[in-house]
Amino acid sequence: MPELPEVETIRRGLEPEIIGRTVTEAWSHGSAKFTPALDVAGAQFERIGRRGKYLLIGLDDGRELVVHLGMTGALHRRPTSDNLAPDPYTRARWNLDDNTTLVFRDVRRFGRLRVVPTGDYESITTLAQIGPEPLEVDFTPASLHAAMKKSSRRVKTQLLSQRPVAGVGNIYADEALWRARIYPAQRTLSRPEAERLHPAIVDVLQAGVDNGGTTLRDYRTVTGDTGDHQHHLDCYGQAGEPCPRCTAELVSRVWDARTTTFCPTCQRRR
DNA sequence: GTGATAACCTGCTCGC
DNA sequence: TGCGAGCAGGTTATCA
Repeated sequence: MPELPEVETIRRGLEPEIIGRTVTEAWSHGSAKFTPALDVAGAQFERIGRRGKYLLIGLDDGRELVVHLGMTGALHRRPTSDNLAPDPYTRARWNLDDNTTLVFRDVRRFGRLRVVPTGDYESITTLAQIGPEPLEVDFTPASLHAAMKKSSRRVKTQLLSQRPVAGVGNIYADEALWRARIYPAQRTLSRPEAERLHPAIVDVLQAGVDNGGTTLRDYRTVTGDTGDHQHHLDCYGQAGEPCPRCTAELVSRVWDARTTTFCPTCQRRR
């Protein structure tokens, strides 16, 4: 599922492909989650940024196309003239003025599109309340510690909420908590734990970006390639395997409706 | 305001 | 072989 590294990889791949291009025609699936695609017709793509897992495509008319890839969303470009068999999982298409088409494909339809005035995210709650970017200087152990103190929910659940830090999903949350040796279900985070968790989050996300993201099933880059980070996971999805650090068996539990893999020896409940 | 949970959605896996 | 149940999970809505 696309988390920060996957979305950043897509952003980097898309940037040289679509900037400066004008949308000559737009089509969308009938669901309200995708019909905002139609509002982009006639606009020009000026820039493409990212906040957490959200792609922010700036338009030349003072608006932004906000794209969330959900679990199975992907963006790719192909020649408009391609006579390919209809793809039932295409949710939006934008024909561009260079005779290419930008395609938003999303099998499970967990993705969504919005068009908003630039920088006005009030109508997108998660984006409006999103925490600092983990790879920028305003994300610090102190900011992480302070954000975690605002809630008594489980540490991992808080990470997934996007409020303490942007862009962390199930894969990188499990990896970061494993690296920091923190029990995922504990409801408080001490300052020393924040000092460990902060670099763990930064490191796993940076490694994910460096490896082009994690492909478990659906994720593809703009060019259709798979990521490589799935070969570098220590913990996520490894239940039953030995912990790479202590060789104890990694276990899987469901908390707050999310499967979590952790090491019961390295990540002890305190 | 906060926390917990259901719903959305579809492909895949597993058991019968 | 075919069928049905359960699972995966990011975000939003709803309820307590």
